[in-house]
Amino acid sequence: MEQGVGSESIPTPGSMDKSKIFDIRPLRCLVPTFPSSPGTSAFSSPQPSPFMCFPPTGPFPPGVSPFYPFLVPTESLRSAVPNQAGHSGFNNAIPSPVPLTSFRPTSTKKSRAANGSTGPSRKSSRYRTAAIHLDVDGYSDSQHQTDQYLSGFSMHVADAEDTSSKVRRRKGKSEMRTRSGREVSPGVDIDLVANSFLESFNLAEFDSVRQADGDTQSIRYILMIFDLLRRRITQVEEGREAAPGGLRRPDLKAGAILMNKGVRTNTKKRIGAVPGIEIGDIFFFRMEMCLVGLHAPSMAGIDFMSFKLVQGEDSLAISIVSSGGYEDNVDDGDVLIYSGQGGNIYRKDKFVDITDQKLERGNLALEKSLHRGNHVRVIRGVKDVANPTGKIYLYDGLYKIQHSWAEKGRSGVNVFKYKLVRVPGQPEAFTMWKSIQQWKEGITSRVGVILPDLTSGAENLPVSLVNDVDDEKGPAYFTYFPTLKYRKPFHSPQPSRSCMCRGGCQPGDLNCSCIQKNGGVLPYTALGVLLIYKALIHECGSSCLCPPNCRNRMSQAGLKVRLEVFRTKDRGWGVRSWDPIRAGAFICEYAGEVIDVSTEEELEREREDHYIFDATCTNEPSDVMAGNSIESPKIPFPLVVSAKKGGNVARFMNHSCTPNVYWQPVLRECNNEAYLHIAFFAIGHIPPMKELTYDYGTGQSGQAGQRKKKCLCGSLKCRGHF
DNA sequence: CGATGTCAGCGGTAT
DNA sequence: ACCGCTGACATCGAT
Repeated sequence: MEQGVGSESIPTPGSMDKSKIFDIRPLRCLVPTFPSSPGTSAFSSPQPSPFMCFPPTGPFPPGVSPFYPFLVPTESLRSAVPNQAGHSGFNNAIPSPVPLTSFRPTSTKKSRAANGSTGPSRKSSRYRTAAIHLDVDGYSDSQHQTDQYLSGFSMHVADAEDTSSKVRRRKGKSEMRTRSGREVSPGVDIDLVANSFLESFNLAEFDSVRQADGDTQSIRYILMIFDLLRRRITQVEEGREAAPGGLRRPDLKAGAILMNKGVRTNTKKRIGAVPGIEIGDIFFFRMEMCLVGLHAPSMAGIDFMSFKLVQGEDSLAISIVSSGGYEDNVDDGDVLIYSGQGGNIYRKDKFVDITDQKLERGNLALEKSLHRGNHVRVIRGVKDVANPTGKIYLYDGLYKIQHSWAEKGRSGVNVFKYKLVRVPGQPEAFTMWKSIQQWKEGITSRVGVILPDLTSGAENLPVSLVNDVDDEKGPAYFTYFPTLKYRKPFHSPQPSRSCMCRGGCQPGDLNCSCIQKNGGVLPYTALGVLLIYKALIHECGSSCLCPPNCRNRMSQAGLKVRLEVFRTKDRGWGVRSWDPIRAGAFICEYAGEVIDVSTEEELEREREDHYIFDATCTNEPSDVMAGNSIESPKIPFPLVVSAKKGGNVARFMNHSCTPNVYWQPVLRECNNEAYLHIAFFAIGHIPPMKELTYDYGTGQSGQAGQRKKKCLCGSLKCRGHF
């Protein structure tokens, strides 16, 4: 949409005769009447209408039943903005509602006919429960081997609502043909791959929470499974030769599978905060927001719910996704001008033309919400610097709709506009994102910067030292160097084979010796995201012929995100990122000097320092990854690193019992020399300015109970010490 | 390189 | 059946 119209110039109500621009149809698109709210409505009709909308506080004329459509469970109100009751206007005692489509737990999908919806249809048969035996051996040997490796032990998915039947039926239509109409080799069935993949997770635990409210833990878990599955599908598609390009939307595929398995939460639509989701949380796919119940439509920008009233029906807006496509001229990050939906004409699913938007669906719901004054969740789409083709969705909390109007867009068609203003008192999110952009562009400077770059240029990106908490001027002196220092490498008994991939190691190339070492799989995606959690990653070494930017040299390529070392309130210095970090993304390695500790006493003495990394500590994957840990952690060499005299950012990373970062041993070999490194990867998506933490582990068994440090991570699952 | 176009997809709403 | 502020990739035209 063109911007020339000037979104800021909000016309005074009534300045335009809007009755002319609406497609007034008798039943569905009634023009609402707002009898007692002069000046607030841009949409009023002189005629009385059978469909009335009233201010939240009433009064309600005789014969009209007000409604209270969202029976929000009390626990979900806790996490809402302070004073929520004061903001929402639903204080009247109101009879129970008849929700039309709002409450649809998974289990009632198949009995929708009883819910006032249509009778049994083709769609309902789609959801018919089908007990299908999962044929784990139904695929080729090499695939099987890979899956054995990746999924390890077996845990059958309890849910009988399997996707296979559905997908098989659809196959003739979409899956067997590519866009160009070519036949696709049916060699690898994504659904079988997905099934065997999911079997390695304890999905049974979702039976208990699937229809209930979400919480931080289940949402972390769902998002992690989604991303692992998505990456897994990408990987399988990349390796297959017959279909160049392969499956075009692994995100949709992964999302659909999890939706059908019930690996989702917050399935009830609700106004206001969503349990388990915090303001500032980031998402990389629309599907992720569907799965956790933040925003249900997979594409549409407006989520709303409809209700049956005594006469007629009503709707309210719940959440919107502002993709920045209509980037408005509003400088204030707490204000959003949002364009209505519709006005696109399709023929055979193809966009052909635009026309006037109509006051229906989401537009009508937004209009209703303007008058109801209910909270609307806002998700801001922002550009992903790391992936130019991708987008990041930032949950920016609750807004209220302040004004609405219509304006002439391109080709003179009418477009609805809504002005939303952020509810005050919520933590910063989008405004913080904007500030960070300004710091990076040098427009404004970060408050409290002690050193703009504590690496003195040793890294390819600066790492700031910041303190906006107290007077501490910086950590004790140390030398910054970006990688691990070996006095002498470990000795491998057999000489290691180097790879010959001059153009860089490519997925599916089974001749590549480095891929062979990784079990036939390239451990990273094209975007440098770790595919799967494994005990040991084999990266290319110095004698490999591939270039430094080879995909299999992820941990050697230096920092990818803009980090800062900052003063925490009570835990000394910590690390956080200005950039959003994707799940599985490489963050940095643990630099320092590899030290020789021949005796336990020596190790104990070294341990007195805060800057010891002991890779022989149990590297138990955090509970969110449980089920996906295949082998017990296996370090090929006992590696102890001291970062006391020197090291990199990683030496400032604090411990947490619910970490967002985990470490991963990475081996780089060269003939008979082996270099073991410690690489840090993101467990889930990490929003900007969230502290990066990893689990320091429990130490060796012999030392349990000794000299433990008190843990201040504040997590609900805190062990109390580490 | 950015902007625009193409197209298969999905969950959801409505018929 | 219809709809949409997807998302990955192709293509085009301006630097």
